[in-house]
Amino acid sequence: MREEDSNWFSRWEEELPSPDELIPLSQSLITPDLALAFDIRNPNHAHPPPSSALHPPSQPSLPEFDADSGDLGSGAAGDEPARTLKRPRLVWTPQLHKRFVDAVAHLGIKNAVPKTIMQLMSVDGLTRENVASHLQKYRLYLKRMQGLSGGSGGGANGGSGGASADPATDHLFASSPVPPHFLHPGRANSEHFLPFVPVPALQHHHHHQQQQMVAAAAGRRSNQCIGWEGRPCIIKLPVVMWKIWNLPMRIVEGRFLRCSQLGMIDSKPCYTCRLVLS
DNA sequence: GAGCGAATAT
DNA sequence: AATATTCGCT
Repeated sequence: MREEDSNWFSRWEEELPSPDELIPLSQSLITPDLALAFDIRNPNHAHPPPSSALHPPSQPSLPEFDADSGDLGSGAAGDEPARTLKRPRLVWTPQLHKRFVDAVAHLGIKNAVPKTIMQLMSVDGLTRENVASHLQKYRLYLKRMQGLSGGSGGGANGGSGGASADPATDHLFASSPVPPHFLHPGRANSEHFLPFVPVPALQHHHHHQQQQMVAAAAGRRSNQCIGWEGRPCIIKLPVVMWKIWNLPMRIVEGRFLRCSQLGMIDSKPCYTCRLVLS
């Protein structure tokens, strides 16, 4: 039996994509150069992200870092005090927020604290402070939502017609559906939430989500991962992940895995595409 | 000291 | 309004 174990593991390991094949899902908030210059630590610095991280194919291009901002003491900017420079304000794009919500959902309210969320999100350059600040606001948002949803079944956002519970304020938060158990603290044990976000007939300009759902369904049939936002579903496994999922220690931190490979080990839903592979 | 969360600052 | 920073507390 043990031999079989080590055998499947070896084969599994061989099937890992090579670094060149990888398209990290993490949005790169800072270029490696910049990170180095700014002395920004990398939570799991197993390997620095391949350069492919720098040209996300169809990913909304995040903040561009104009290193050339001339005002930095014109000319001397090169090797001088990188420490004195301030990193640009983080912009929480809907994509980034979605990842945040996903992470919180997977962690459960209990474990959803800034550090853990940050690790699970696994976004380069994202700091605990970034997450903490966002989390603070998100909690306030949830509270407000609880008050408004009252006895209703839990439609987080009204959608068509306008008068959604949230005024023009919560644009960002409204962009990602709120997992039901966020709003009902005393309901069920939310150790893990398995399935998929409801979002029944919500047909806004959220074509992406819908297409993704459709594609996910298709993928479920063929038992194949359809990825996330049109990109291959390859995830970088942070430490918390294998802790939470009770994965073997050998599944190394910082390793890139296909969700199908996770499926081989434990039939947990893929964090990225929500597909359960078994 | 690390990390969380509320308060406060920009 | 959105994000960052500070601050008191465990």
